[in-house]
Amino acid sequence: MNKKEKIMEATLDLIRDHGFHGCPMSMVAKNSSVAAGTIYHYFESKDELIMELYHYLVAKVVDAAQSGDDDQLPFKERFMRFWHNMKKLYVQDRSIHRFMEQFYNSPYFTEEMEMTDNQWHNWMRNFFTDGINSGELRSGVKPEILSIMVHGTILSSVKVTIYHGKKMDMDQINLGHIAEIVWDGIKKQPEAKS
Amino acid sequence: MNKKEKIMEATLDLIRDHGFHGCPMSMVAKNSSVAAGTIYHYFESKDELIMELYHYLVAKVVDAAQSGDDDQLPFKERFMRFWHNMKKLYVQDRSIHRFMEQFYNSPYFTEEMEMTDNQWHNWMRNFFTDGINSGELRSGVKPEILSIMVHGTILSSVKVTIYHGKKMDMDQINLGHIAEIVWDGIKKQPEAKS
DNA sequence: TAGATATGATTGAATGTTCATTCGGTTTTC
DNA sequence: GAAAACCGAATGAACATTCAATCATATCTA
Repeated sequence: MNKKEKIMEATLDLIRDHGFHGCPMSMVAKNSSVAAGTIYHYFESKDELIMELYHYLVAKVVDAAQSGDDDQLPFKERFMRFWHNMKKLYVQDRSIHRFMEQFYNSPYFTEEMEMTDNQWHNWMRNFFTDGINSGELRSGVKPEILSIMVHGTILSSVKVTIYHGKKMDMDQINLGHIAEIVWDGIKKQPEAKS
Repeated sequence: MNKKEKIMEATLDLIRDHGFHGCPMSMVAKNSSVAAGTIYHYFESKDELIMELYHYLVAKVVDAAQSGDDDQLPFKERFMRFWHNMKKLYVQDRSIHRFMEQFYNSPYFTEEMEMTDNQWHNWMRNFFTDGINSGELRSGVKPEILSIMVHGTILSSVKVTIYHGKKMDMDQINLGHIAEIVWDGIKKQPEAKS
């Protein structure tokens, strides 16, 4: 791993454990085994470090989402794979989840960023557009809405896994259920409306 | 409004606009029209201020959630009221949403807090337990899971409203849809499994 | 090939700023 | 006239950032 990545990974770990505060440059330096000054060789400022880290992680997330995807598959299968990929990513590497949630709710993330070439939202929009076009998803709901909702639910289910996982001896069946619940919500609905 | 609340509200506003960082005590003092020293008359430290603010907001949220609830109503109606209440709260007062998301993903929020007498989760658990017992919700899924999932989706839908609300000329119908999608996911499912 | 020179990488102590917190004194309340 | 509330300048710690000096590596020169 090159030094730039080392620095970003150290920052990520620090943010996971101590929050967006709690990561002074001195500690980033120590945890990535470089001198404080070196960080400024790679990043203009702490803010820029955070921003680059964000873009670095978005790329990682998009990569994970795509893994094993194939647009020839039935959409339900694609959906379940996507779900599983995301959940695995977030559960295995808490830090990404932690960083993103803090980032999105901080002033680093501006309304403008949400709009302009956001790889991640583009990818999700395309994915759900496929599902709508294939006739397997509800029509009449914009893909943007589906994607934000589904992603939000994945994040929630990650929280369930993490916080309650051990104590409630929650079995795999129960957790697998969540994807089913969401699928039942977004799939093409049968005629009779309750 | 008493001074203690004034201080908490000023902190809340500052965190909404400038994040968990960006709210120095000097500015809290200015925005609440109080001297810096006075803050320490009401709160032991900045950390304690944040913690008290959290509990203050949890109480507000529980309060909003309950508004107009009545356990004699059909559960779908109760669910829709709950949904609407939450969404209204979060959309009208962005700061609560912003604060909570930052708080939950910061070191202030410990795993332990999640467990011990959390008014909010208690309330939600009871609410969804009612739904399961009434036979109107899926059985076989723990209320804890339902509640975290539903709440996560509400938060997502708030994000949709806020970020895309204006640009996409998203009509009420579309937004109302989200609650329907979620309801279709959690309600008792018809026999045929797709 | 040995050395000379340049370019880039790295260091960590020093700097100046920002900020939480304190405290001696003042005002308000009862 | 005591107790509580309040003030805001002063204090000291923590921190981001800088910079003069050192080291590493590549490129050139005779």
